[in-house]
Amino acid sequence: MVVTRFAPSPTGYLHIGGLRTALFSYLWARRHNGKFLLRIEDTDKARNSQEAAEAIVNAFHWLGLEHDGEILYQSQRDEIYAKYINQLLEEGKAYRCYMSKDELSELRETQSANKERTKYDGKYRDFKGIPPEGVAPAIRIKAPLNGEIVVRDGVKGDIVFRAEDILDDFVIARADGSPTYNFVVAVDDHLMGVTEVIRGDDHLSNTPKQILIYEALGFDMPNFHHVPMIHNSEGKKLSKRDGATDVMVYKEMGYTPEALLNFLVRLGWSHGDQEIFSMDEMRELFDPKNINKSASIYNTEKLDWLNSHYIKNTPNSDLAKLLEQYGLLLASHDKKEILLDAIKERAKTLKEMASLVYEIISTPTYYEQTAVEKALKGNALEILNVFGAKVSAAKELHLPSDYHHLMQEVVDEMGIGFGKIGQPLRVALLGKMSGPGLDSVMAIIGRDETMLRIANAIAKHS
RNA sequence: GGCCCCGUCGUCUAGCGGUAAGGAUCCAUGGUUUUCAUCCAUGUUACAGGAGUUCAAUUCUCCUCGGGGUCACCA
Repeated sequence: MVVTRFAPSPTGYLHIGGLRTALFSYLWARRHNGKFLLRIEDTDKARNSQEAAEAIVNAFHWLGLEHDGEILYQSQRDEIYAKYINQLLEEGKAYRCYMSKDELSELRETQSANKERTKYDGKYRDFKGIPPEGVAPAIRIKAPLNGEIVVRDGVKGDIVFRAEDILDDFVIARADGSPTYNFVVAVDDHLMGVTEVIRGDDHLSNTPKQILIYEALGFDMPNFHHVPMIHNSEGKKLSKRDGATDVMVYKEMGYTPEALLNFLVRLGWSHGDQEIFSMDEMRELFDPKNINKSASIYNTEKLDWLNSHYIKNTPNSDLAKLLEQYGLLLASHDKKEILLDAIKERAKTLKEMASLVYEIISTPTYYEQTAVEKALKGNALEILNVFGAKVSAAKELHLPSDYHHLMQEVVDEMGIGFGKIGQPLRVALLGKMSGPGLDSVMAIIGRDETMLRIANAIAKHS
């Protein structure tokens, strides 16, 4: 059974980088019919974990990523951690350290003054004497003084660390008894049955420490996959200050879950030349062995392309639903199909789509100056007048083709090009020079509104 | 600074000793369209540098340079 997990520390919202590792973990679990677990790393009690968890679950829900089982909160597992800490203490694999904070920082200062690596000096490692009074002890693990620790990483390969380069007897429980990060991660990953740890490669240097915990506690080692960072345009680790890193703002901006997930899955991962992946394809094809080794720069150009691709290929009934978040209730609109067909190929986002809808259904209140100058000159108003009369006189006017025929008639009868009627008509209907096909616009707004807009334009520009 | 990771078009990437170094996006141009967008076609742009190994290196090794990450009683 493949078990993966996503273990965010509660920062309030789901971050774009976090989402990608979550997606990778989710996909790998789903591909194997395994489990994708969620754990909130809220051992820092000052933060409100409940809200953070909700924000994350909301985002997952929007994206259609469902986690398995109950959410696990580290803040509620103190007794469990205490048990394992005691075990290590009893087995002599950990010990109480009575070094005060002042003494510790003093030690570090002299070490860095001597250009040495700052590390705990092991003063209480084999301490047998009487502990100093007034110092609550922290618990440290007995780390190996030499030898190698190798991280077998599914993305980066085997990475060898030398104990004397990176290790010291690091703290696994603070003076107040609370366990530290590297300790609880190892304990929880084991207890949750996690078999594949997929996380950012900023955790690579934590991994030897966690391996130590695994070994001390006699746990089986999971497989590690450290995925490279996502960088901002400055080449630095993507952070909250980089803007638009909250996954949910992509919903507001009008991106679809399919597009966002497709975009993210291709950031640092690939499957040959394939660019478009349905959710099913992702679940079928994702494999961490194809994750890149190098960091990628966050750049949303491709997201826009993907989003417009998905919009074009989304059924109108679904689009109508998606547009509800912008206050558009199109489900029962009788010209819904014509309307959505007219704009779905023109918008990069749902938000843009919504404003295109408003542009069409609203009677223009002003006309762009340059458009008026370009289009409403010569006999343009006369042409509009002729066309208006035809609209008024026509028997049946429903489909875009009905309106198109009327335009064709005017063109034929007056011996003019299509542009001669198209341009002024467009300005009359929309107040500007660009937009969807005019026949569609008129079919959507109907005969009366069409005549009204033509009359308005003529009145205003005579 | 120590340790670790990384280095192919601007960006996302394919490549896994022999390729005219491919795709996508972006950008530009042309076509389609009454307009804009879409769509189609075409085009510009990349193996960080230097030594090896080899008949042959973008692919393997080493060095340099560059970028990033991490070094807590934070997570």
